[in-house]
Amino acid sequence: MNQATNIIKVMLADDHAVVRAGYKFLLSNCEDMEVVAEVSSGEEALEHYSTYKPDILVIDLTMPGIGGLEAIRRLMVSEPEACILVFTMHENTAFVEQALQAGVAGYISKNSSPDILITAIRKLAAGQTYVDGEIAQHMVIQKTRDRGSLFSELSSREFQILCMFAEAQTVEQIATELSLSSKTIANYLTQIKDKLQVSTTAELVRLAIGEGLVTV
Amino acid sequence: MNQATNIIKVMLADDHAVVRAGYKFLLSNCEDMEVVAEVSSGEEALEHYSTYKPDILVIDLTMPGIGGLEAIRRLMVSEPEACILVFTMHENTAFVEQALQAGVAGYISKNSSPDILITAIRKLAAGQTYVDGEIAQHMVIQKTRDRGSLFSELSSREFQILCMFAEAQTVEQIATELSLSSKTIANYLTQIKDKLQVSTTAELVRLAIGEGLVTV
DNA sequence: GTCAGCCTCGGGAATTTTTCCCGAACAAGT
DNA sequence: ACTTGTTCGGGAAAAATTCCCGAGGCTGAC
Repeated sequence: MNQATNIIKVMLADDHAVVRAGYKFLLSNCEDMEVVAEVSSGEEALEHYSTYKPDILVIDLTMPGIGGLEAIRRLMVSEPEACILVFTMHENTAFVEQALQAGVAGYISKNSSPDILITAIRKLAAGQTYVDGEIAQHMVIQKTRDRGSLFSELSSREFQILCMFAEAQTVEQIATELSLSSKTIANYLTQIKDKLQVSTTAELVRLAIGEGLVTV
Repeated sequence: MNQATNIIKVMLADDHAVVRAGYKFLLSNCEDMEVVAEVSSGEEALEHYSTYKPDILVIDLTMPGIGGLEAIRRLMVSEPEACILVFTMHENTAFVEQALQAGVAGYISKNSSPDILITAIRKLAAGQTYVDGEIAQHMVIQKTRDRGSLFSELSSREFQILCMFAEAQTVEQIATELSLSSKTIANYLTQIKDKLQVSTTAELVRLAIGEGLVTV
C-alpha cells in the first residue's frame, strides 16, 4: 500500500551466516527496506517472529531442525497474515508446491539474479505474490506433460516423511522426531510407495534423490 | 614388441553406435592400428573375441546385459592374455579398482582428450599398462585420505550385487538374473551393509548414488 | 601336500519390517 | 448434513532381514 513512505521490515532466516551477510549487503542499498532481524533456524524464526513483526520473512527451506517448510506451516497457524518469501536453492516443483500450499506469498531461487530478491520483496510488500520466472516455467512445463508433479498428490505429512526417509533416517528415528508411533510411519511409507507407484525402498530413495528432494 | 611393423588390431565394445563411430574415426587417422570388430554388448564381446583375436579390446563398462565388468571377468578366464582397455565415463575409484582387479591393462575416461585413447592403445600394445592421469590422481587422493575406497573391501560379487540393488532391482530380480537363491542375495546385502557400515537400505542406496556407482 | 583364509552359496530359525485392512477423530468443502 | 481427505494407529498376516552355521572351491604360504 504505502511502500514509498514506510520502510519494509525484513527478517532473514538462513542457516549460513555468509548468505545472511550477502542478503543484508544487498538490501542495504535499498532505502525502502531494512533488515530488522536475522535467525539461523526454523525454530528461531518462530520464536522471534512476533517480537519483530517483520513485513516480510525471507526464509530458506533447508535448515537444521524442523527446517523451513515446517516452520512456515507453524508460523502460518499463529500468524496467518505473515508474508513469507521463500529464497532457496530448491527449484524442484514439489517444494514450490508444498510451500505455496503452506501459504507463502513468494518463491525465488538462489540461482536467480540478486535484484530478483529486491523485486520480490517489493512485490510482496505491496500485497502481491511473486514466483520466480524460471521456476514458474518449470512448473508449467511439468504440469502440462504427463505426470504432473509426481509428488503433488502427497499430503504434506507424507511429503515430510518421504524427505526424512530419503535422508536415510530410520522409521524409528522419524517416529521419534515427529512424536508418532513407528507403526504410523511404516503405514505412511507404504502409502507413499503406493502413491508414487514404486514397490521397493531402493526405488523410493532413488526417486527422491533423482527428483532432488534430498541431496546426496 | 613390434609396434612399428605390425598393425594393432582393435576390437570395440560399446553400446552406443555413435560412440563406436567416433572411435573408428579417431583410429582411422592412425596407420598403426585398425578396428577389426565392433560389438555392442558384453555378451557379444565374449562371443566374438576368439574369432577376431584382437590385440586390444576397448570396452565400456555400462552396457546392457551382463555389462562390461562381468564380461571382462569372464573373458579373462577364457583368454588370460587378453589385453583390455576400459574406456568409460565412470571415473569412480571403485570401478577402477574392480576393473584393475579383474585384470584390465588400461583404464581411461571418456572425459579425457581423444588422443589419450591413441596413447593408451599404443602403450597397451607395447605390453605396458595405462591409467588416465586424472583418475590416478583421484585414486591416490582417495587412498591417502581416511577411508580408502570404501568399496574396496567388497568382493566382486558383493560389488556387483550392490550395483544392481542400487539400481532399484528387487532381491528376487537380482537372484533371477544371477541364477542364485534370493536367500543368498539377501545374505549378501546384509554382509554389504555390514562392510559399508550402514544399517538401512535407504542409506545403502544413498551411498551408492552418492559415490557414483549408479546414476539417478 | 597341507593348511589357513577368503569367497561363494544357501539352509534354518528368530526377528523385524512391511503390508493390508480397518476404524476413529477432525477439518474443509458442497 | 454429508462426502472427502488427512492424520493417526491397532491387529494380523506376509515378507524381508538378520544371525548363525556349514560346505565346497580356490589361492597363497609354509
